[in-house]
Amino acid sequence: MGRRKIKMEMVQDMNTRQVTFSKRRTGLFKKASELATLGKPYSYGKPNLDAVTERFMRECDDSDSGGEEEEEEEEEEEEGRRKNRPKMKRISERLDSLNREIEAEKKRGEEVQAKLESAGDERFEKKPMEELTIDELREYIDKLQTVHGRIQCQANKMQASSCLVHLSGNRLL
Amino acid sequence: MGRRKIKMEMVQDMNTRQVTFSKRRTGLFKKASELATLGKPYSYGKPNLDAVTERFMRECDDSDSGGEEEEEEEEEEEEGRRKNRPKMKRISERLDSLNREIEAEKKRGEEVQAKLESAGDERFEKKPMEELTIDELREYIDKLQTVHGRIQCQANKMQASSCLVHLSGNRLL
DNA sequence: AACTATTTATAAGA
DNA sequence: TTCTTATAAATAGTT
Repeated sequence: MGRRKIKMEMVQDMNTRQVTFSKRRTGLFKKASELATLGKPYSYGKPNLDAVTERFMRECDDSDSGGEEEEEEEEEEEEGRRKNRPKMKRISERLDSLNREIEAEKKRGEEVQAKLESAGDERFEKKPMEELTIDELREYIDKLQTVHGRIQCQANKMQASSCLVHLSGNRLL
Repeated sequence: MGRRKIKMEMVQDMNTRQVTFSKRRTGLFKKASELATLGKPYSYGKPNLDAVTERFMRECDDSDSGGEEEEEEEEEEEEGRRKNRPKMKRISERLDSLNREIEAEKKRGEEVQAKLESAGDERFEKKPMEELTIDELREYIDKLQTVHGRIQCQANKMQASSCLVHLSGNRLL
């Protein structure tokens, strides 16, 4: 899909590879989220995220006690959620801190995942492919597929959770 | 990308949704495998998937014992992986059975995930949003973000695992 | 499951 | 890196 058709094989030039990978990954993620949006395979129950976001926006400030800055510009705009716009600054700060926490959680999650994925596979990790028996091979494939199933499922859920971006990403402000 | 542009929102009609989801999933998998092929961003350690696939293709048949069909057409093609092409049929069957296993695993995984995601949140599930205290609200948000972190991480790994499609999808044959 | 009119993604180029 | 543009590829509606 471009100026020229390209052979589907490992791109040799390091620079080109980086660029190609980056562009295509972007497209892949976009399509993944579209797929999830159109198909919305799972829906979350009661305290739905919109409601959470709503209350968070509404009450974030009066639980932060200190009132240091009160500059309010642009008092127009009848639209918008009533009169909570001015509190954006404090909300923004809170979101930033949440973002940092999420980053930390991500790191921790990666380690956990790494273990999950190779769980019980040390045997395979240490032996060269050629020395595995057929049964070991089948077992290994089964393990991989179990992981694959979990990941696949997670991938679907991922989209559902993407609405959390409303709370955690700066894309909101 | 079609006769008309479609709004990115949940498709209501069940049938249309199924078809759309199916078509787009196919495309997504294709792009995922292309991305993996072109960029080969991660390589799994020792028993790498290519090797696993290779051996699977090579030995799938002689461990299946029964030899009922031996029709072989097109004996040309010097290219291709030696003489294992004729065994495609049996391999295809094996992959189909693996696919069924994967479907079962997916179902199980979904249940496990559901629990993981709402872990300890029954309190929230049962109360309407309006009755939650601010502290409960924060706690709930924190829990959601923990899950979000894990899922985000999974999403990243997902792409790496896309090479598993070689083994689990009929797109191989 | 196939077929196309269109929309989308993207390889090159700037 | 980001944008632009010509072209390849995906796909919505149709059969």
